[in-house]
Amino acid sequence: MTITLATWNINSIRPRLHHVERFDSDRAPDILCLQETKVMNDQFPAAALKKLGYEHLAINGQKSYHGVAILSRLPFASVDMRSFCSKEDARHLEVTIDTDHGPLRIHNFYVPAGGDIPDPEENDKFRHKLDFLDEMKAWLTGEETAGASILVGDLNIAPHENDVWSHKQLLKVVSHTPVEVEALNAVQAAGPWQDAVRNRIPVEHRLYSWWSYRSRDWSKADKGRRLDHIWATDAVADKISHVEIYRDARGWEKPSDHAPVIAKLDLSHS
DNA sequence: ATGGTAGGAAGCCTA
Repeated sequence: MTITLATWNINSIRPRLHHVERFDSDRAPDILCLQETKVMNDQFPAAALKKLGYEHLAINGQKSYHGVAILSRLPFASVDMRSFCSKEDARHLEVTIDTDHGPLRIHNFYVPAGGDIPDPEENDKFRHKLDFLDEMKAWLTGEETAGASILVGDLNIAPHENDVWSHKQLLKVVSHTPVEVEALNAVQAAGPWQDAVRNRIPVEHRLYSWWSYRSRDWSKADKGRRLDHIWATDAVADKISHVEIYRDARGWEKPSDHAPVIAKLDLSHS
């Protein structure tokens, strides 16, 4: 049993449905976790996605902002979601899937971007981002992460020097400041979670999943950041046989500013 | 050093 899992900040599902279709025809993930769907549940394009083979849909949407969804060819044993920071923001979904190795839990997160000023005293959005990470850390540990779990999403932080085009130039730019990186590393350590992507593509290699729209030639300039992540608990980390950042999608017409990140899980009996 | 682009909702906000 092999499961291909992908995460993608789609930046609005409705104008980019055909991109989901194109990605599906090329990589055919069994499970696709989306962020920033920007649509209420009753307007989510469920029928079109079911036609693609994603018979099982978990959605947590809201008007205009945020919104997450999990599209799956495999049935869900459970679906749940959680609010953070006493806000109603749609930033989390979790499902469990029954596999040959027992239940697999999948968390899909959209962590707050944090605004422009990297100071929690001056900027409420940055404060919110740090508080959100603290809540993740407190929750996603102990019994909660004792089994086989995957955590994916747009975490809006590029933790390593080689997760950004210039470590030095981004040290004071939200997404790569030391205080955020520490907070994210603390979430990871509390799990215990492993960075499944960096397990396979070591930090010696530069790796990005997001390129700003505000660039004349995003590919040539290549000023990217790795904001999108796939983590795994110890119980499944060694089952991940392959990872890929599907950069092609960033070059499509009217693209999302994020590229999909893909992981293959080999869950066959040994 | 600044401003550059995109989506959604409604004439600005967030990324």
